[in-house]
This record gives sequence, C-alpha cells and structure tokens, in this order.
Amino acid sequence: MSNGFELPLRLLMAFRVLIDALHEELAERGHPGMRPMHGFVLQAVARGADSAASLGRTLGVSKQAAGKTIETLEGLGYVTRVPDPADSRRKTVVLTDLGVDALRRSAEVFDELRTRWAAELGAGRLDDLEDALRRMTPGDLFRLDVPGWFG
Amino acid sequence: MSNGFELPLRLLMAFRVLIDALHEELAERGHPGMRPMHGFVLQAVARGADSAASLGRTLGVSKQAAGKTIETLEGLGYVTRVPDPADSRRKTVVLTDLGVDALRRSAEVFDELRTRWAAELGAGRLDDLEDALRRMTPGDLFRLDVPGWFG
DNA sequence: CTAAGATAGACAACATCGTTGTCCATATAG
DNA sequence: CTATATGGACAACGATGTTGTCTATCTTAG
Repeated sequence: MSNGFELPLRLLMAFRVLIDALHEELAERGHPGMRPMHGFVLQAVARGADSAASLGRTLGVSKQAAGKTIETLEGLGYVTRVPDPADSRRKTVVLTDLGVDALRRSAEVFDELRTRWAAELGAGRLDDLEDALRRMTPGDLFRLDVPGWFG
Repeated sequence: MSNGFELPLRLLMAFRVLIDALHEELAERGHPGMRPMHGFVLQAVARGADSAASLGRTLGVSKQAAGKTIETLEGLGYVTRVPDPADSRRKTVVLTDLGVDALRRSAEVFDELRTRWAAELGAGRLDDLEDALRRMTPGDLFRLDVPGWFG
C-alpha cells in the first residue's frame, strides 16, 4: 500500500468503528431502529434546521430528500411536524421526547467512546488528534449526502 | 456540541476533504468519471479480489452487488473480465491500462495530499495521527458497503 | 396595493445501489 | 459416482437519492 493511501482509509475506518459502536450501544439503550444518518439529522434539527427545505440545505441534499428523511423519522417516532403559525407554508419539525432521548443517549455514548479512546491513546494524544483534524477540516459544515456522494 | 460528538464528525469530514481533493485532481489528470467507491474497488482488485465473489467478500457486500460494481467499472473501461482457464465458472477481473493508470494517479495524488498535510501539521504530528488511527482501527478490513451502511 | 418572483411542501417518475431468492454450470469431497 | 459447495447471471424488490412539476403562500418592487 502506498503511503498516502492509508490516511483516508484509516479515517473512514475510524469513523465506522465509532459509529458502529454507537449504534450497538444505542440498540441496547432503547433505540434499536436508529441508523447512522438519523443521529446526524436529529442533530441538524436540534440545531435549527427545522423544516424540510432548511434541513436539505444544511445536509447538502434536495428538499425532497430531506422531506423523505423527515417522514422516515416521523414514522419511527423521533420527530413530529407542526404547522408554523407565522408561515402557513411551513411545517416545523420538532423533536419528540423519544428524539430528545436519542440525542441525549448518543451524546452519552459518544462521550463514553471518547473516554475509551483517551484511555487507549492517552488523553494528550487524543487531544492532538482532534486538534489536527480540526485544523484540516472546514469549520462547521456537515454535509450528509454520504450515500450519493460515495457511490 | 457535546465533546464526544465532534470526534466522529471530524473523522468523516477529514475523509471527505481528502477524497474530494483526490477526485478534483483525478478529474484533471484523465479520470473525470471516477467516483470515490471506484478507487477502493480497483485497489481491492489489484490486491487479489479478482472475481465477483471474492470482491464481495473483501468489500463486505453480496456477490451480486460486487458483480454490478464490476459491470459499472467495465463500462467505464477500468477493468475487463477474462475467463479463468483453471476454473471455467470464474471470470477473472483484470485491471485495464486505464485502471492501472487510475490507481497510479490516485497513489500520486494521495501522496501529494499527505505531503500537504505534513506541511500544515508537521511531519511528526501527522505520523502521530496515523499511529493513533492505526491503533484504534482493525488491521486490514475495508468494508465498502458505505451507502447501505450509513443510510 | 398589486403584480412578479421566491419559497415551502407534496407528488410523480426515474436512477442507483444495495438486498434476497433462484437457477445453472462447474469444482470438489466423501 | 454422487452430494455438496461455489461462481456467476437474472429477476424482483426496497431504500434513498435525483429532477421536474404543481399549488399555496410569503415577500418585494413598482
């Protein structure tokens, strides 16, 4: 393997390792049906992307795709849609109690996983790793068109 | 944002940053049609996963899915399939000159990108980052069912 | 105030890529 | 030789993305 090829591969694998561990734990803590994407979407909604159109913009997908995702999450009971009194075109996406719980649990598990990594690597080396990644990635974007982007 | 949530997000973003830069460069060096997945598949083929079934096993997808991917890459001119004289069930997947060139260019660009990262972070810190990732990820597996896995 | 344009959301048609199930030809093991 | 395992192809299906179109509603320019 060429030297440069390993870096992206390891980044992807590390991401998968964390996300797989997350969902294994989430399944045992009351959220067996959650997919990797769902957590990201709930995060986006909680951070203000509370309509199909704005969610689409935040995630970098079409509003139709965002709408379908919301529908799925609604079916799973993680969000509901309520009419916006200030703009009757809009339906505001709101996290349900279950949705809030999913986010809380996810944060919980992510913190545990990070602690596990800190124990394995040493806290300083983990901080260095995060610093390095922070330096090499854009500030706040989080595009979520992963399926389409990759394939 | 909770502390632990940032790590997986940065890992994913870093991966995207590298892969997007790769394909921007590849497009300018004679491979405008390549998708992120293609490079991984060509790598797998070059490393010995030279049939639909074995490619499927290597990538962690069904042999049918692997077969479709091979068909796509064949259509793009990156691989051909030749009958295996030793086993008339098999069709060996072989990289074309174009496929070999794509791999060579990819390695080239990845090395350049890694050099860029080393310049930005310092060579030592980049080595540390790779060491840390190597420590936290499994040895050699590389599952490629990203679209289905994520969504 | 009204007319023009922008925006939100729904619906439909389609593409891509994964899945499972089935089938046939061919290898391999008992 | 026969039973089982394997490689590859074909078909049907599901999930998720896309674009295009449509209506309703908001916003802005004149």
